[in-house]
Amino acid sequence: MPNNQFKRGELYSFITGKASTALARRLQKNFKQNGVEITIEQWSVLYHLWKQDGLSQQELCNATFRDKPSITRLVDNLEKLKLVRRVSSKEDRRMNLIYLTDTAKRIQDQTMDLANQTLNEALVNVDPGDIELCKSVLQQVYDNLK
Amino acid sequence: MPNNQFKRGELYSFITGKASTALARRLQKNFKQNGVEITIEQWSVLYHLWKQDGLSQQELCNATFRDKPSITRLVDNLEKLKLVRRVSSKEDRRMNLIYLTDTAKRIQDQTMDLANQTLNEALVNVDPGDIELCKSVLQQVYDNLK
DNA sequence: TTGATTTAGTTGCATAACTAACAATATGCC
DNA sequence: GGCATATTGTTAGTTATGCAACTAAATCAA
Repeated sequence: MPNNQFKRGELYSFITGKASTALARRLQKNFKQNGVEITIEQWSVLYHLWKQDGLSQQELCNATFRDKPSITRLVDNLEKLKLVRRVSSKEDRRMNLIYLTDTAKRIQDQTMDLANQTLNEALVNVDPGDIELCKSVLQQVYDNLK
Repeated sequence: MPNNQFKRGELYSFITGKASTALARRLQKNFKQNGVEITIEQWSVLYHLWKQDGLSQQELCNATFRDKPSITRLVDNLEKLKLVRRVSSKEDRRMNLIYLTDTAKRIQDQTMDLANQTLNEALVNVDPGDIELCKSVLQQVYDNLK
């Protein structure tokens, strides 16, 4: 019998990640109420481009833990919204480099503030040390499976 | 400045829940490799019906933290797969009571074993006490937002 | 009993995820 | 150079989620 044998009833909440779903939903709502008309998935892509502009789609896959078709379509939609543009790389013509538009640059601060506020709402009454420990457990779970 | 002010860089992994995504993906893969042809979302509905058969769709909404359209469609697909059937309630004709078929009952043990194995893989080298603490943090996050 | 309100479930529309198959380009070996 | 292989990105098909609008049935109040 393995050390961490789980009781059956405990499986579900771990697997579904209802906390992260609730957090995502709340952030989406806060975006909407403040007139930010993007999805949190789109925001999560922009997030990495704000840190470093001109990433390839493959690099966005790695950064966001998504597969290639997912990134293709997120970039499609971001391009429709005129928040990014694809620039074919000169060194390797298979690659698209993704660049932020000025519009996207303008919403960075506002959306990051909203995200921080949302996270603060989520973490009311939670001990900072416990949060760190929780994060390290989730990281370990991720490492065990990847 | 709130007590739990997060550094920006820490937002992302918390919000996206990459650990639960990875766990869901691994469970789906384990199902497939063992010839279980259902999605983990469908499994998560069956999970509650195995505990108690004949729940209404609204009760399934509450149990799985999904909205009504999501449950409508999951039950649609489970019905197509002949794993459940809708039975209109005699006391309240608005309600559908969802009952397992024999086929669904037959895959309970196998899928629960696969789920337990998957979770054990995920939790290698994680201290059981830390898991409990992690779960309570996630629960608190959920409660703060709901 | 009638009429307003609530509750259970469905449908339509948009976005997003995974799988599999595919096209185009780059790389590496002979 | 030329061919096999790997890499980058796209497309198609299925499933799932969220929101808004809707129908039908039940409840409650006048």
